[in-house]
Amino acid sequence: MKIATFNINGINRRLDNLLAWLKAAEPDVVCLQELKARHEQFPAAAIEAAGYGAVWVGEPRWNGVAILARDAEPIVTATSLPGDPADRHSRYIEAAVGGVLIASLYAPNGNPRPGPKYDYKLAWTERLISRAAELEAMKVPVVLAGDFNIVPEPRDIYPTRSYDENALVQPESRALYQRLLDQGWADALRKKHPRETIYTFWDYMRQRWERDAGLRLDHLLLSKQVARRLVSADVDRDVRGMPGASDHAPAWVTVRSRE
DNA sequence: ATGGCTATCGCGGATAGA
Repeated sequence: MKIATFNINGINRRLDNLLAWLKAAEPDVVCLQELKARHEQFPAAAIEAAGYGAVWVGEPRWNGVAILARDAEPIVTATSLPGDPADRHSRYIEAAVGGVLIASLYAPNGNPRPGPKYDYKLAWTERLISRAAELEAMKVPVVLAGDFNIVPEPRDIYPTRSYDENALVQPESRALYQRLLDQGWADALRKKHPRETIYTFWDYMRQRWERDAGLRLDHLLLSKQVARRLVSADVDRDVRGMPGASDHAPAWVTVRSRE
């Protein structure tokens, strides 16, 4: 079973890129972020024609997340992150596919910092930690996949000082990510590549892709019940170099079928 | 400190992203 996450940065603007990658990579489950489309603007027909069932939550201009399943219909278990009914952002969806509970999440960026956006980032990620604790306690296979908007360690960003004040790299942000790992979740990309440099995002500006000036922001966290079935994990970097690409590349894991 | 790119919405320029 291959499970992927991809911050698509506008699903309609980038539908051709997405369909080409689906055909080439053949993932069984895809978590998408930054749809940038209202619910009714989601290209459901094209996704279905590609062989995928889909569930999603949209929003007029920003955010928006989805879960796709090859030859299957995801069974929705949540369409928002619990903990704040006043939070209207479409940043979280959760569904069961093939015996695995999948969460597709798009954490707030948090810039500029300090300020209300940074406060929202920290509060949202605290809510994610609470939801993750509930899911972990179920002792079932779970994958938390998406754009966490946190660079876990200094080696997960290219050598630069320009991000020193950025919300993505702050000790507070990193401590939140560490608390998720401390619950028992496995960072699949890091687990499979303990010493490599891994990036999933390259800014459009200043030739950051051409210079490989990237950041690791997109993560797949596996509950113990999935981690012990982990076979491989990687980033489809080539996708970032395609014409009209998203500024993120897809990341994915493969796991053995249930023992 | 700013600008640098790209997106939506909608037709100019504001706002967000990271």
